[in-house]
Amino acid sequence: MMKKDMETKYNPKDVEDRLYAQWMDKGYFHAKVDESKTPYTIMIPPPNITSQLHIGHAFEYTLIDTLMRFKRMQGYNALWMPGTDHAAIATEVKIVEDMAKDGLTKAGLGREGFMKRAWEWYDKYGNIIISQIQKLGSSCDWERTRFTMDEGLSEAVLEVFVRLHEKGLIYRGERLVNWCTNCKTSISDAEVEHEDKQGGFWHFKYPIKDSDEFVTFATTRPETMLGDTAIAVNPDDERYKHLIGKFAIMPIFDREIPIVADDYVKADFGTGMVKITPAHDFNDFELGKRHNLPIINVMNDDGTINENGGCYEGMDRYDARKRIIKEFTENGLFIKKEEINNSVGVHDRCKVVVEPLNKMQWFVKMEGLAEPALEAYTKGDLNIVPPRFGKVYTHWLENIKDWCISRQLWWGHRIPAYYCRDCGEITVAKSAPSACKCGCKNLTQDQDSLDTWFSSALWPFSTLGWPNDTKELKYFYPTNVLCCGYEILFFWVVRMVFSGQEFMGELPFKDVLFHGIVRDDQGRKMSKSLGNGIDPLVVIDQYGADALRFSLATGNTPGNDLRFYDEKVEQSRNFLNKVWNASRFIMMNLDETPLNVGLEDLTPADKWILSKANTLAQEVTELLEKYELGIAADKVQTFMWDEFCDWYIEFSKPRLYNEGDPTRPAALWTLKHVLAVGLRLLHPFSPFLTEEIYQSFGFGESIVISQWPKYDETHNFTADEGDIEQIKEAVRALRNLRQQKDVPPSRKAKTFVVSASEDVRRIFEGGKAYIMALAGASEVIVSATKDGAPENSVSVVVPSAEIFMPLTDLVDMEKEKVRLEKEIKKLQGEVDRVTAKLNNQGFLAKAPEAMVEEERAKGAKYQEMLEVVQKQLEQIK
RNA sequence: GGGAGCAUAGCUCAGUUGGGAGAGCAUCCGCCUUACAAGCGGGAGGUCACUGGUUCAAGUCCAGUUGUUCCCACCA
Repeated sequence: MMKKDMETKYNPKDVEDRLYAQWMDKGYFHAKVDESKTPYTIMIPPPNITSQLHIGHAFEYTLIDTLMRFKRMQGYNALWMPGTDHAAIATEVKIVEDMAKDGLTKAGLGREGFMKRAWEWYDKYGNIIISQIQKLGSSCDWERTRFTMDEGLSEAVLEVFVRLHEKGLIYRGERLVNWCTNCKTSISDAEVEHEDKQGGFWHFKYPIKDSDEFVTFATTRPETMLGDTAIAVNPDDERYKHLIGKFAIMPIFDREIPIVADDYVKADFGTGMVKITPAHDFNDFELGKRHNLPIINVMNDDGTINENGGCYEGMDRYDARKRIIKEFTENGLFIKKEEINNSVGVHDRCKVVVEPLNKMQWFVKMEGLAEPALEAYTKGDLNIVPPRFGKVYTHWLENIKDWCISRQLWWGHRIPAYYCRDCGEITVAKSAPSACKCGCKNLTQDQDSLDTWFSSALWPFSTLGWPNDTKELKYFYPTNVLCCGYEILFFWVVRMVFSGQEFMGELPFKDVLFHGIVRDDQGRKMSKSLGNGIDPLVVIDQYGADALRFSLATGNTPGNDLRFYDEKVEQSRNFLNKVWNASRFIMMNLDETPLNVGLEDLTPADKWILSKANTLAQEVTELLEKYELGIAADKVQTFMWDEFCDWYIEFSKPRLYNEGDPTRPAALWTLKHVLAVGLRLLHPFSPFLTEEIYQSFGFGESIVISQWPKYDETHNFTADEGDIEQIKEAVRALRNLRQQKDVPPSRKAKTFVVSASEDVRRIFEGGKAYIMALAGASEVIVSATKDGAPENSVSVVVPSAEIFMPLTDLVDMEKEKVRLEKEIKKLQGEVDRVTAKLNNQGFLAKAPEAMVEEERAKGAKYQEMLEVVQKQLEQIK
């Protein structure tokens, strides 16, 4: 706890774990169903159980936690649902690697043995990331932690599969799918990444049967020639019309393949002739269907050539490629090789080139599911922040293809389809049927499991108990906002939307808040291969969780990438330390006596900061509602540091140091009050420090459950703020003068404020003590005329006043001339700008009246100041 | 091929509905002023990528150009 003799540096290590344990102990993060309160719900994007916390997680959880804490303080029943994802492929790969260390393989262990091992992995690593999320201060309801392969969530998966199947929205079919020869599983379109690669473009020719002519074509994948079953040309291509219907001869096997006409072929591209391999190319597959071409699959699951490849059988696809080129070269059928930049599909997990293979797989039919999801956005029910991602969302849905959901993996939800060995009937059911329709009991379950996103698509309602009709589901669904990285828009957001619509009849969330990627200090993506990753735990160890969080929340705008560098965290740490010290200062000046202070006891300075804090509360609230976390955090920082610490605390010192000052209690009250407001506004961003201070002051049991500051009209003194601003301006001008004259603050000087305005004199009468304390005045005399001012003094001009300080014995008149000339130039610039505006008839006619008035007032002010400074310059001359 | 983002001080970035260009870091000068040197005070530094348009008024809105990053896409 903070004490009066406490260190001048805030030490997060003394605080964070203790407070987090306390919060957990008190159950502040646990949200119970309570009809008297409005729920506010966010589902965590469940991290993979293979993951260590990385800086991207820290960023995401900072954003979410800020929203959660803000809403909790506003009085909502705030639920942040936490959990983890089984991450099918990613985890299975890790487990297989781990098994290999013990000399074990999947085949050796068998399915059951493997699953046992996988669950051991989960037990061992599944909770690591959770404890890391806690280190960040995340206010998740840990009593509700879920895992995508929990019993309940698995039931949801089965339920969804069965229902979609019944509706005909899940079907099994032989299709060309993206096949990863490394992971030996099919993957969805969304998991294919396109990489531009420099590669060969080989030109070949096949002889034409009963002719001296040849067909010539080019390919980037010569090995697929083994599966060629046609040559295609454009039907309108005059060059080749005579060939349509004839046969070419694929020389390796002397296979006769037809020359067909199809619009797919562009006459003006390449030779205008295309080799057709239905088994290994998506376009060729479609073309093949149109022309009833045979499908000859020449590749094994591991990317080697199969028995259909003749003498190439057993060779890796790339070795076969080389050998085929060699063979064609020898036969004189190879024409040339070009180098081209080609876009190739790779598996996003392992980056190995994906092969289209013809496979029996399960698919979700997207037609019918996509439309409502699209409509939700176009009708405005789904709000995407920032809006530009709405275009990405609609474009994806408008061009969506069926979703391949079966994976040749064991770690995941096994497909609930049962095959009859007798009649071949497929039964889809939540649990194994006792018998097939045909009466036999010889059933086997599908060997495949589901895409990991199939289960995470259900996350917003499966975590709340669906398909059971729980009170949690009723109360917390739909959630309020989904906050995740834009890179999983297709994988996750879209699929949650249509799943929620289909099974809950309601969108899973109203708002989607996308964030960007955290990059390194040079703007590069963080990656293992570059070794430029940042471990948030190391940063926390060095600077504290609050500093990390604050630095991630500031200087960023929704959806934009964020650059991470130590100096920024350091700056945040420094700011938080500033708050710590300001609190220490206030604490030091407090004593046991209760502060019996009313608004009527406040001085102009008190009202000024109180009013500023009041406005700030409103601004920060509005910004957080708009998900403008960066600006909100910045406003809090500017207020706490620049206004509260640098000005108000300094204003308060003369009053605090004078025990007899009747306004001393008012200053103390204001300090405490404004600190309490500032702390609460800062709390969502930096929970630990704010809680530590809050409790030390005895502001309440915990800041976590304190009330969010609200705008209070009785604290609105914006009309009077100008008085203090005038004092500030005078102080700044005098400090500037001293600096230029090289007069140290320790050298006090009698100061004269001259103003013809009674109002202004009143302001300065009230601000005497501040000018003495902050601008090195030994005494401040306010008068209507210059009469009392000493002869040899220099002066600064502020609006409606001239301030004299006798520093002349040190003043170099030449330098003074330069200073005044510079000042005149500056003021003249202002006057010119305003004059130009006011001479513009269009401006006078069309600008709002208030704007014109404002400009007139400014013009008069600057004109007056300009004249005074000009007079000063003349006197020197 | 289609779409999007970005381009503002030396660096990293803000700039909310159009109305006198901001912050942090770095830099220069002066301060250990009893909350804080992780600090205080004072400076310097910008044709807001370019061109045109709308407007009384453009960093902000519109069109185009250049550079750059990313996403999507079946060009053999």
